[in-house]
Amino acid sequence: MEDKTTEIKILEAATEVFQEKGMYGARMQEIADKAGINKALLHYYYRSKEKLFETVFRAAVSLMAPRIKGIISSDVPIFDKIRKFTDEYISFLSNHTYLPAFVINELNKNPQLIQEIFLKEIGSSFQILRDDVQKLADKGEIKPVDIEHVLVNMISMSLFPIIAKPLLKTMFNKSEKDYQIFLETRKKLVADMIIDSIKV
Amino acid sequence: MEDKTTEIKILEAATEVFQEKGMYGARMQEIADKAGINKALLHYYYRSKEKLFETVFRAAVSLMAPRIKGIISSDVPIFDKIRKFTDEYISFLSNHTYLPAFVINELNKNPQLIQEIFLKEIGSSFQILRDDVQKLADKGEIKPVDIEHVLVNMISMSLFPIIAKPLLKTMFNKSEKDYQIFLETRKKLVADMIIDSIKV
DNA sequence: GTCTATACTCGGATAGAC
DNA sequence: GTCTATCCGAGTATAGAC
Repeated sequence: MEDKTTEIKILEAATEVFQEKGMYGARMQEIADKAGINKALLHYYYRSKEKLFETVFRAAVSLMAPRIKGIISSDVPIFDKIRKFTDEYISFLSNHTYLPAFVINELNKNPQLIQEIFLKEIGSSFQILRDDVQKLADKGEIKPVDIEHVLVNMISMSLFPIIAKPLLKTMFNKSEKDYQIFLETRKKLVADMIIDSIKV
Repeated sequence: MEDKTTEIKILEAATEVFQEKGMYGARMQEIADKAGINKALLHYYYRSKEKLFETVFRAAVSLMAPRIKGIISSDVPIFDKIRKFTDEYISFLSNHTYLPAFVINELNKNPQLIQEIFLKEIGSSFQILRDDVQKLADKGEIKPVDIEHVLVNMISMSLFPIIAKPLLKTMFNKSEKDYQIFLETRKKLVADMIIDSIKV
């Protein structure tokens, strides 16, 4: 971390600590230590713990948001979008396993902030999706489904096995490699279930 | 709460507050107020906040385990078991909303303890279910499905909307009452999806 | 067993020198 | 910009009277 500005060093250290400990578990002292500076500097650059957290969190969400937007607004058939979504979403989460638990924890402790960030980043995508599905249903190309349930189903089945990985690994007696295969299998399985539930 | 012993009053108050605020958001003062006693008494009976929480937590898990066991080992057709499961599971979680988030949080911090509690409480149920499904598949009454995926699907779709409630409420622009209806609707919807995915 | 009063600890925030 | 030293509130925990 030697060449970077203090501001960047702090941000990187904070990202690590917040990801590991969450907003409330994280200690300003630990962040300062990891960045190789002292507590006072944290406040000099970011004013408060809350502001620092917000900066870190926005950056993390911004990683996923454009990919979701890209898939939803892409010009391909709805079934392809669904396959693409489960595929990319599960892949992304597999490589950022800390994120879901992180979001869920913070959601309970600081709902306002998390909601605001999410709505800003992906709220519009949801509206686009809702309209698309409505049009397809009107044309009779899919069932007249409730998009809210469909979306919740798709996200649920993709996300939960990532969050509950430690528990499920033990319960199903799987090795790390086996669990990766299990997740890989789910990409198609989840997409198939969703598609089955909306196709005419 | 007048007639109960102080110990019970504390436990009930703590359950309410923990459900609402979670382990970290909960304040001992609030629990004391709700129980109609003072903070010192909390420590007299439960030594520390952590011990109090653990007591509440174990009680909650123990509440659900026998019901799951009961459903799985009951002598009714598999489709009825599935309907009964989604129904009771979603109802239970709606009344213990803090539980999933806590479990997930602890899974990251203290995987051993949580896994041990879960395996002890519901591990055997899973084996029973696995055997049942195998037999039915052999008899050709259901598809030869992978029980692990089916189980994960069922739990995912029931549990996620509880965890993500604050976010989904905002995103879907629903009132508390509307969200309850949304969850109520899911009981049948999830069961239908699971049944569709395994019926011949 | 139950209370009041208070001690103690942790951790975020700030003042002020350099 | 960076540091040391310090403040101060929040919240858990305990002492001791009744």
